[in-house]
Amino acid sequence: MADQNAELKKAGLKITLPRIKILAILQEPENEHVSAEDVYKVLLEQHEEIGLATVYRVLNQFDDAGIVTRHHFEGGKSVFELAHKKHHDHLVCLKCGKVVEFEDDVIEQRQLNVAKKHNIKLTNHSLYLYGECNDQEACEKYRVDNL
Amino acid sequence: MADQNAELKKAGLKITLPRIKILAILQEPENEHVSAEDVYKVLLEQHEEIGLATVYRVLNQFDDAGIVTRHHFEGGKSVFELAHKKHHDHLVCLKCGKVVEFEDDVIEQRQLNVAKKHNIKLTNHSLYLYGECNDQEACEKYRVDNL
DNA sequence: TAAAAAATAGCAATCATTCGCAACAAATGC
DNA sequence: GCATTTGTTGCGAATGATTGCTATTTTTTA
Ligand SMILES: [Mn+2]
Ligand SMILES: [Mn+2]
Ligand SMILES: [Zn+2]
Ligand SMILES: [Zn+2]
Repeated sequence: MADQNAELKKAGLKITLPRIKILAILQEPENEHVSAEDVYKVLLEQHEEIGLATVYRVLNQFDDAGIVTRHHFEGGKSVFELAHKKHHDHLVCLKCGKVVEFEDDVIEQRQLNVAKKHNIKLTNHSLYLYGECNDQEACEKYRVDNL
Repeated sequence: MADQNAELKKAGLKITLPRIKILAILQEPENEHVSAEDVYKVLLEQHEEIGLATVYRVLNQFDDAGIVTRHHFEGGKSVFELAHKKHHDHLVCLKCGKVVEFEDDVIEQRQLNVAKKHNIKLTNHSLYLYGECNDQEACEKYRVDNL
Protein backbone atom coordinates (compact mmCIF):
# COMPACT_ATOMS: atom_id res chain seq x y z
CA MET A 1 0.00 0.00 0.00
CA ALA A 2 2.88 2.34 0.72
CA ASP A 3 3.97 1.06 -2.62
CA GLN A 4 0.95 2.54 -4.29
CA ASN A 5 1.35 5.89 -2.66
CA ALA A 6 4.93 6.03 -3.82
CA GLU A 7 3.85 5.10 -7.31
CA LEU A 8 1.27 7.86 -7.38
CA LYS A 9 3.59 10.41 -5.88
CA LYS A 10 6.32 9.56 -8.34
CA ALA A 11 3.85 10.25 -11.12
CA GLY A 12 3.11 13.67 -9.69
CA LEU A 13 -0.42 12.66 -8.74
CA LYS A 14 -1.87 13.45 -5.36
CA ILE A 15 -2.85 10.58 -3.13
CA THR A 16 -6.61 10.55 -3.32
CA LEU A 17 -9.17 7.91 -2.55
CA PRO A 18 -10.30 7.33 -6.14
CA ARG A 19 -6.72 6.88 -7.31
CA ILE A 20 -5.83 4.53 -4.50
CA LYS A 21 -8.96 2.44 -5.01
CA ILE A 22 -8.56 2.22 -8.75
CA LEU A 23 -4.89 1.32 -8.49
CA ALA A 24 -5.77 -1.38 -5.96
CA ILE A 25 -8.33 -2.81 -8.35
CA LEU A 26 -5.83 -2.91 -11.19
CA GLN A 27 -3.47 -4.81 -8.95
CA GLU A 28 -5.90 -7.66 -8.32
CA PRO A 29 -4.80 -10.69 -10.34
CA GLU A 30 -8.33 -11.19 -11.68
CA ASN A 31 -8.35 -7.66 -13.01
CA GLU A 32 -5.59 -7.72 -15.53
CA HIS A 33 -6.96 -6.31 -18.78
CA VAL A 34 -10.01 -4.40 -17.59
CA SER A 35 -12.05 -1.65 -19.22
CA ALA A 36 -13.08 1.59 -17.53
CA GLU A 37 -16.57 0.16 -17.19
CA ASP A 38 -15.14 -2.98 -15.55
CA VAL A 39 -13.30 -0.87 -13.01
CA TYR A 40 -16.44 1.15 -12.37
CA LYS A 41 -18.45 -2.02 -11.74
CA VAL A 42 -15.95 -3.24 -9.18
CA LEU A 43 -16.12 0.13 -7.44
CA LEU A 44 -19.90 -0.16 -7.30
CA GLU A 45 -19.59 -3.59 -5.73
CA GLN A 46 -17.30 -2.07 -3.14
CA HIS A 47 -19.89 0.65 -2.52
CA GLU A 48 -17.43 3.36 -3.42
CA GLU A 49 -19.04 6.58 -4.54
CA ILE A 50 -16.73 7.22 -7.46
CA GLY A 51 -18.15 8.51 -10.70
CA LEU A 52 -17.55 6.90 -14.08
CA ALA A 53 -16.04 10.12 -15.40
CA THR A 54 -13.50 9.98 -12.61
CA VAL A 55 -12.61 6.43 -13.53
CA TYR A 56 -11.90 7.55 -17.08
CA ARG A 57 -9.98 10.56 -15.84
CA VAL A 58 -7.85 8.53 -13.48
CA LEU A 59 -7.13 5.83 -16.04
CA ASN A 60 -6.01 8.50 -18.48
CA GLN A 61 -3.78 10.03 -15.84
CA PHE A 62 -2.31 6.61 -15.10
CA ASP A 63 -1.74 6.09 -18.78
CA ASP A 64 0.01 9.45 -19.15
CA ALA A 65 2.10 8.64 -16.10
CA GLY A 66 3.06 5.27 -17.50
CA ILE A 67 1.37 3.41 -14.66
CA VAL A 68 -0.93 1.55 -17.02
CA THR A 69 -0.82 0.46 -20.63
CA ARG A 70 -3.86 0.94 -22.84
CA HIS A 71 -4.92 -1.73 -25.32
CA HIS A 72 -7.49 -1.78 -28.07
CA PHE A 73 -8.81 -5.31 -28.32
CA GLU A 74 -11.62 -5.91 -30.77
CA GLY A 75 -14.85 -4.53 -29.37
CA GLY A 76 -14.31 -0.80 -29.39
CA LYS A 77 -13.52 -0.14 -25.76
CA SER A 78 -10.10 0.55 -24.27
CA VAL A 79 -8.63 -2.07 -21.98
CA PHE A 80 -6.01 -1.28 -19.35
CA GLU A 81 -3.37 -3.23 -17.50
CA LEU A 82 -0.63 -2.31 -15.07
CA ALA A 83 2.52 -1.36 -16.91
CA HIS A 84 4.99 -2.85 -14.46
CA LYS A 85 5.50 -5.93 -16.59
CA LYS A 86 7.89 -6.47 -19.45
CA HIS A 87 6.53 -5.76 -22.90
CA HIS A 88 4.31 -8.51 -24.20
CA ASP A 89 1.57 -9.07 -26.76
CA HIS A 90 -1.82 -10.74 -26.47
CA LEU A 91 -3.76 -13.70 -27.66
CA VAL A 92 -7.53 -13.40 -27.17
CA CYS A 93 -10.18 -16.12 -27.40
CA LEU A 94 -13.17 -14.67 -29.20
CA LYS A 95 -15.50 -17.23 -27.66
CA CYS A 96 -14.67 -17.01 -23.96
CA GLY A 97 -12.73 -13.76 -23.80
CA LYS A 98 -9.68 -15.27 -22.19
CA VAL A 99 -6.51 -13.24 -22.66
CA VAL A 100 -3.13 -14.93 -22.86
CA GLU A 101 0.08 -12.95 -22.77
CA PHE A 102 3.11 -13.91 -24.79
CA GLU A 103 6.49 -12.59 -25.81
CA ASP A 104 8.29 -13.48 -28.98
CA ASP A 105 11.71 -11.97 -29.47
CA VAL A 106 11.85 -13.00 -33.08
CA ILE A 107 8.65 -11.14 -33.87
CA GLU A 108 9.88 -8.10 -31.98
CA GLN A 109 13.16 -8.10 -33.88
CA ARG A 110 11.44 -8.55 -37.22
CA GLN A 111 9.25 -5.55 -36.52
CA LEU A 112 12.33 -3.43 -36.03
CA ASN A 113 13.72 -4.68 -39.32
CA VAL A 114 10.51 -3.87 -41.17
CA ALA A 115 10.47 -0.34 -39.78
CA LYS A 116 14.11 0.20 -40.60
CA LYS A 117 13.63 -1.06 -44.12
CA HIS A 118 10.93 1.55 -44.63
CA ASN A 119 12.99 4.24 -42.98
CA ILE A 120 10.61 4.78 -40.11
CA LYS A 121 11.55 5.08 -36.47
CA LEU A 122 9.33 2.67 -34.58
CA THR A 123 7.69 4.16 -31.49
CA ASN A 124 5.26 1.41 -30.57
CA HIS A 125 3.18 -1.36 -32.01
CA SER A 126 0.10 -3.41 -31.29
CA LEU A 127 -0.19 -7.09 -32.02
CA TYR A 128 -3.32 -9.02 -31.13
CA LEU A 129 -3.91 -12.63 -32.06
CA TYR A 130 -7.56 -13.70 -32.08
CA GLY A 131 -8.75 -17.27 -32.02
CA GLU A 132 -10.77 -19.92 -30.30
CA CYS A 133 -9.74 -22.24 -27.51
CA ASN A 134 -9.32 -25.77 -28.80
CA ASP A 135 -10.51 -27.15 -25.51
CA GLN A 136 -14.28 -26.60 -25.79
CA GLU A 137 -14.96 -27.55 -22.19
CA ALA A 138 -12.45 -25.19 -20.70
CA CYS A 139 -13.47 -22.41 -23.06
CA GLU A 140 -17.14 -22.68 -22.17
CA LYS A 141 -16.37 -22.90 -18.48
CA TYR A 142 -14.17 -19.83 -18.63
CA ARG A 143 -16.87 -17.96 -20.50
CA VAL A 144 -19.54 -18.77 -17.95
CA ASP A 145 -17.31 -18.03 -14.98
CA ASN A 146 -16.58 -14.60 -16.38
CA LEU A 147 -20.18 -13.78 -17.29
CA MET B 1 -17.14 -2.06 -64.08
CA ALA B 2 -18.62 -5.38 -65.06
CA ASP B 3 -16.07 -6.59 -62.59
CA GLN B 4 -17.74 -4.72 -59.79
CA ASN B 5 -21.18 -5.95 -60.65
CA ALA B 6 -19.86 -9.49 -60.67
CA GLU B 7 -18.21 -8.89 -57.31
CA LEU B 8 -21.42 -7.57 -55.81
CA LYS B 9 -23.51 -10.31 -57.31
CA LYS B 10 -21.15 -12.98 -56.10
CA ALA B 11 -21.57 -11.58 -52.59
CA GLY B 12 -25.35 -11.86 -52.87
CA LEU B 13 -25.73 -8.09 -52.90
CA LYS B 14 -27.99 -6.40 -55.40
CA ILE B 15 -26.47 -3.97 -57.84
CA THR B 16 -27.50 -0.58 -56.56
CA LEU B 17 -26.10 2.86 -57.14
CA PRO B 18 -24.72 3.39 -53.62
CA ARG B 19 -22.92 0.06 -53.70
CA ILE B 20 -21.44 0.66 -57.15
CA LYS B 21 -20.28 4.16 -56.24
CA ILE B 22 -18.76 3.12 -52.95
CA LEU B 23 -17.00 0.16 -54.48
CA ALA B 24 -15.62 2.42 -57.20
CA ILE B 25 -14.28 4.80 -54.58
CA LEU B 26 -12.57 1.99 -52.72
CA GLN B 27 -10.90 0.95 -55.95
CA GLU B 28 -9.21 4.31 -56.48
CA PRO B 29 -5.52 3.98 -55.65
CA GLU B 30 -5.63 7.12 -53.49
CA ASN B 31 -8.40 5.60 -51.40
CA GLU B 32 -6.74 2.60 -49.90
CA HIS B 33 -7.33 2.70 -46.14
CA VAL B 34 -10.31 5.04 -45.90
CA SER B 35 -12.83 5.60 -43.12
CA ALA B 36 -16.60 5.73 -43.63
CA GLU B 37 -16.40 9.47 -43.26
CA ASP B 38 -13.70 9.62 -45.94
CA VAL B 39 -15.91 7.71 -48.34
CA TYR B 40 -18.81 9.98 -47.52
CA LYS B 41 -16.73 13.07 -48.26
CA VAL B 42 -15.75 11.73 -51.67
CA LEU B 43 -19.40 11.05 -52.42
CA LEU B 44 -20.26 14.63 -51.50
CA GLU B 45 -17.56 15.89 -53.86
CA GLN B 46 -19.14 13.77 -56.57
CA HIS B 47 -22.53 15.28 -55.75
CA GLU B 48 -23.98 11.89 -55.01
CA GLU B 49 -26.99 11.97 -52.73
CA ILE B 50 -25.98 9.06 -50.55
CA GLY B 51 -26.47 9.28 -46.81
CA LEU B 52 -23.79 8.63 -44.25
CA ALA B 53 -25.86 5.85 -42.72
CA THR B 54 -25.91 4.14 -46.08
CA VAL B 55 -22.15 4.39 -46.32
CA TYR B 56 -21.82 2.63 -42.99
CA ARG B 57 -24.39 0.02 -43.98
CA VAL B 58 -22.72 -0.71 -47.29
CA LEU B 59 -19.26 -0.92 -45.78
CA ASN B 60 -20.57 -3.38 -43.21
CA GLN B 61 -22.19 -5.43 -45.94
CA PHE B 62 -18.92 -5.40 -47.88
CA ASP B 63 -17.11 -6.48 -44.75
CA ASP B 64 -19.54 -9.35 -44.13
CA ALA B 65 -19.20 -10.34 -47.76
CA GLY B 66 -15.44 -10.29 -47.57
CA ILE B 67 -15.14 -7.51 -50.14
CA VAL B 68 -13.34 -5.23 -47.73
CA THR B 69 -11.15 -5.67 -44.68
CA ARG B 70 -11.71 -3.53 -41.63
CA HIS B 71 -8.81 -2.13 -39.65
CA HIS B 72 -8.60 -0.33 -36.34
CA PHE B 73 -5.66 2.03 -36.54
CA GLU B 74 -5.09 4.30 -33.57
CA GLY B 75 -7.65 7.06 -33.59
CA GLY B 76 -10.87 5.23 -32.90
CA LYS B 77 -12.46 5.06 -36.30
CA SER B 78 -12.65 2.01 -38.54
CA VAL B 79 -10.60 2.06 -41.72
CA PHE B 80 -11.46 -0.07 -44.74
CA GLU B 81 -9.54 -1.41 -47.69
CA LEU B 82 -10.39 -3.74 -50.54
CA ALA B 83 -9.77 -7.32 -49.58
CA HIS B 84 -8.56 -8.51 -52.95
CA LYS B 85 -4.94 -8.31 -51.91
CA LYS B 86 -2.85 -10.89 -50.17
CA HIS B 87 -2.76 -10.65 -46.39
CA HIS B 88 -0.46 -7.93 -45.15
CA ASP B 89 0.10 -5.81 -42.10
CA HIS B 90 0.58 -2.07 -41.67
CA LEU B 91 3.14 0.46 -40.65
CA VAL B 92 1.69 3.89 -39.86
CA CYS B 93 3.52 7.19 -39.45
CA LEU B 94 1.96 9.03 -36.53
CA LYS B 95 3.18 12.39 -37.81
CA CYS B 96 2.02 12.36 -41.43
CA GLY B 97 -0.45 9.50 -41.44
CA LYS B 98 1.23 7.60 -44.23
CA VAL B 99 0.38 3.91 -44.30
CA VAL B 100 2.90 1.37 -45.55
CA GLU B 101 1.94 -2.23 -46.17
CA PHE B 102 4.29 -5.10 -45.48
CA GLU B 103 4.35 -8.84 -45.27
CA ASP B 104 6.66 -10.87 -43.13
CA ASP B 105 6.39 -14.62 -43.42
CA VAL B 106 8.50 -15.19 -40.35
CA ILE B 107 6.18 -13.11 -38.21
CA GLU B 108 3.16 -14.89 -39.65
CA GLN B 109 4.66 -18.28 -38.94
CA ARG B 110 5.62 -17.32 -35.42
CA GLN B 111 2.09 -16.21 -34.71
CA LEU B 112 0.85 -19.65 -35.66
CA ASN B 113 3.37 -21.22 -33.34
CA VAL B 114 2.36 -19.02 -30.46
CA ALA B 115 -1.30 -19.90 -30.94
CA LYS B 116 -0.54 -23.58 -31.22
CA LYS B 117 1.56 -23.49 -28.10
CA HIS B 118 -1.39 -22.08 -26.19
CA ASN B 119 -3.80 -24.51 -27.78
CA ILE B 120 -5.84 -21.87 -29.54
CA LYS B 121 -6.99 -21.98 -33.15
CA LEU B 122 -5.97 -18.70 -34.71
CA THR B 123 -8.74 -17.03 -36.69
CA ASN B 124 -7.20 -13.65 -37.38
CA HIS B 125 -4.81 -11.11 -36.02
CA SER B 126 -3.99 -7.44 -36.18
CA LEU B 127 -0.50 -6.04 -36.24
CA TYR B 128 0.12 -2.33 -36.52
CA LEU B 129 3.52 -0.74 -36.27
CA TYR B 130 3.51 2.95 -35.38
CA GLY B 131 6.41 5.29 -35.86
CA GLU B 132 7.74 8.44 -37.45
CA CYS B 133 9.25 8.91 -40.88
CA ASN B 134 12.97 9.48 -40.63
CA ASP B 135 12.87 11.78 -43.63
CA GLN B 136 11.44 14.95 -42.06
CA GLU B 137 10.98 16.71 -45.40
CA ALA B 138 9.05 13.90 -47.01
CA CYS B 139 6.98 13.34 -43.89
CA GLU B 140 5.96 16.99 -43.63
CA LYS B 141 5.21 17.17 -47.33
CA TYR B 142 3.05 14.07 -47.17
CA ARG B 143 1.24 15.45 -44.19
CA VAL B 144 0.45 18.75 -45.89
CA ASP B 145 -0.58 17.11 -49.15
CA ASN B 146 -3.05 14.96 -47.30
CA LEU B 147 -4.49 17.74 -45.14
C1' DT C 1 -48.30 -3.39 -63.88
C1' DA C 2 -49.91 -4.39 -59.07
C1' DA C 3 -48.22 -6.60 -55.03
C1' DA C 4 -44.27 -8.09 -52.36
C1' DA C 5 -39.46 -7.68 -51.06
C1' DA C 6 -35.21 -5.13 -50.62
C1' DA C 7 -32.74 -0.92 -50.07
C1' DT C 8 -32.21 3.94 -48.89
C1' DA C 9 -32.34 8.84 -46.66
C1' DG C 10 -32.77 11.30 -42.87
C1' DC C 11 -32.85 11.58 -38.29
C1' DA C 12 -33.19 9.65 -33.56
C1' DA C 13 -30.76 6.76 -30.50
C1' DT C 14 -26.75 4.36 -28.62
C1' DC C 15 -22.11 3.63 -26.78
C1' DA C 16 -17.76 4.89 -25.17
C1' DT C 17 -15.55 8.76 -23.79
C1' DT C 18 -14.81 13.63 -22.75
C1' DC C 19 -16.21 18.40 -21.16
C1' DG C 20 -17.90 22.00 -18.22
C1' DC C 21 -18.61 23.48 -13.98
C1' DA C 22 -20.03 23.90 -9.31
C1' DA C 23 -18.81 21.75 -4.92
C1' DC C 24 -14.82 19.80 -2.29
C1' DA C 25 -10.28 19.12 -0.62
C1' DA C 26 -5.46 19.85 -0.17
C1' DA C 27 -1.45 22.78 -0.19
C1' DT C 28 0.47 27.45 0.39
C1' DG C 29 1.28 32.14 2.29
C1' DC C 30 1.18 34.92 6.03
C1' DG D 1 -5.18 29.28 12.13
C1' DC D 2 -7.53 31.43 8.10
C1' DA D 3 -7.82 33.20 3.20
C1' DT D 4 -6.19 31.95 -1.23
C1' DT D 5 -4.75 29.41 -4.85
C1' DT D 6 -4.53 24.91 -7.00
C1' DG D 7 -5.92 20.28 -7.74
C1' DT D 8 -9.95 16.82 -7.71
C1' DT D 9 -14.37 14.95 -8.03
C1' DG D 10 -19.31 14.12 -9.27
C1' DC D 11 -22.71 14.61 -12.28
C1' DG D 12 -25.00 15.85 -16.20
C1' DA D 13 -24.43 17.70 -20.85
C1' DA D 14 -21.86 17.22 -25.01
C1' DT D 15 -19.20 14.63 -28.42
C1' DG D 16 -17.91 11.56 -32.21
C1' DA D 17 -18.49 7.24 -34.33
C1' DT D 18 -21.78 4.11 -35.45
C1' DT D 19 -26.33 1.90 -35.53
C1' DG D 20 -31.51 1.73 -35.34
C1' DC D 21 -36.06 3.20 -36.94
C1' DT D 22 -39.23 4.08 -40.34
C1' DA D 23 -41.47 6.30 -44.01
C1' DT D 24 -40.34 6.41 -48.80
C1' DT D 25 -38.28 4.77 -52.99
C1' DT D 26 -36.46 1.19 -55.91
C1' DT D 27 -36.28 -3.41 -57.51
C1' DT D 28 -38.12 -7.95 -58.11
C1' DT D 29 -41.71 -11.02 -58.71
C1' DA D 30 -45.82 -12.84 -60.52
MN1 LIG E 1 -1.15 -8.00 -20.80
MN1 LIG F 1 -3.55 -2.41 -46.46
ZN1 LIG G 1 -11.96 -19.70 -25.15
ZN1 LIG H 1 5.55 10.54 -41.81
